[in-house]
Amino acid sequence: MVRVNGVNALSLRALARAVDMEPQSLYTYFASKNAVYDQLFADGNRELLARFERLDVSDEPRPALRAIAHLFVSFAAEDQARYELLFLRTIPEFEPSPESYAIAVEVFSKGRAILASVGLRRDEDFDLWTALVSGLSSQQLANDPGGDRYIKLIDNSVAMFSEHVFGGRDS
Amino acid sequence: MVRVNGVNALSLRALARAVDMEPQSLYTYFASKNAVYDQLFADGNRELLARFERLDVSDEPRPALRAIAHLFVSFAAEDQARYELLFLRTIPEFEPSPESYAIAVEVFSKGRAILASVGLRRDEDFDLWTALVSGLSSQQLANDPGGDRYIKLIDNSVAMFSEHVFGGRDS
DNA sequence: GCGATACTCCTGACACTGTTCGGAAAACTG
DNA sequence: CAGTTTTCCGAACAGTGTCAGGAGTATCGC
Repeated sequence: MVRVNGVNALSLRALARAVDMEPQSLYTYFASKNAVYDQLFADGNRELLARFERLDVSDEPRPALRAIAHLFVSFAAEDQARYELLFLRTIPEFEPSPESYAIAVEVFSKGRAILASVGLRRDEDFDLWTALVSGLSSQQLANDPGGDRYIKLIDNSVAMFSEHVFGGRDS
Repeated sequence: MVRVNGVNALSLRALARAVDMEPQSLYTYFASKNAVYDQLFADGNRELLARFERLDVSDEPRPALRAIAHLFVSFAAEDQARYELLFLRTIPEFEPSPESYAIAVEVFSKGRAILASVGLRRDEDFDLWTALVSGLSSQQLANDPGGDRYIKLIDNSVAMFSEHVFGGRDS
């Protein structure tokens, strides 16, 4: 339902109708509507974490960065609702529970560790990297959903970033 | 009210109370709640446009890009609610009216024109630029609101971007 | 197999939201 | 002063998330 109608359009009454229940009965399984979001938030982060772990990172920095960037932007582009839930504050009243947030932190750490393994260790470089990749993702979703206008820029972006932090122009 | 409590927390009843009115009376001035958002959306874009026009752009590409980036990120950082309203879809049910959207397009064109004036004319370069600057803005707001963790990266980012599109390392 | 316990679900209701209708004042205009 | 327009409100509607209390049902210990 969230994927089809958007994160914010989720209604507990509609959800209950879909599973042939009265709205109040959902409270047996979820403490609140935010708990539903929290579940989706946790699931999304687990999925992203799994993909990061499945990724076998090249020793070469540039191919590695390309792979990571593609992984992330694809993850964002394939499910707008999920991306909004995980990374934008589309539901302002929602804040993840400590348990779910812990998974998000794990994702963050994993990404950070991968980048460190290819030689990217400075805080500012990492921040610049996340800004760049998240910028590409959100612009892709905002200005060309379903298309590839910004996805096509990924390799170019990685080249730019690599030139800057590693120097040289090869690969 | 929006600035204090967030875009989404705006309630017409609370707004009415604040101006000593009954909620229904607001409908004399605004056709709907979205019309209120639309007003804020238009105002924000007008403000941003004004700042762009006030900016006297250097002939040198790099200082010009630095100025633009600082302008935009500052604009974002100084009012989170406004930024969300203009650039993120925090209010999913809100869509700007054609008149207000026209102002947003004007802002976009102005930015595009400025970049063209310093030699940046390729579509992909412009898209990469917007991705980079919007990425810095949203990361700043999301991860360090009120701080300057990503603002400090602007000059560095512009250097990286300039190296890439213009080549060379000076300035 | 039976009694106690835990779980599942629903009825009813509360407080809140944005919004529409119809009418009453108030302000402005000729 | 008469007529028209603007401003405002009372009542009400459909929708939301959520809580309290009570049935019915499954599960567990003996």
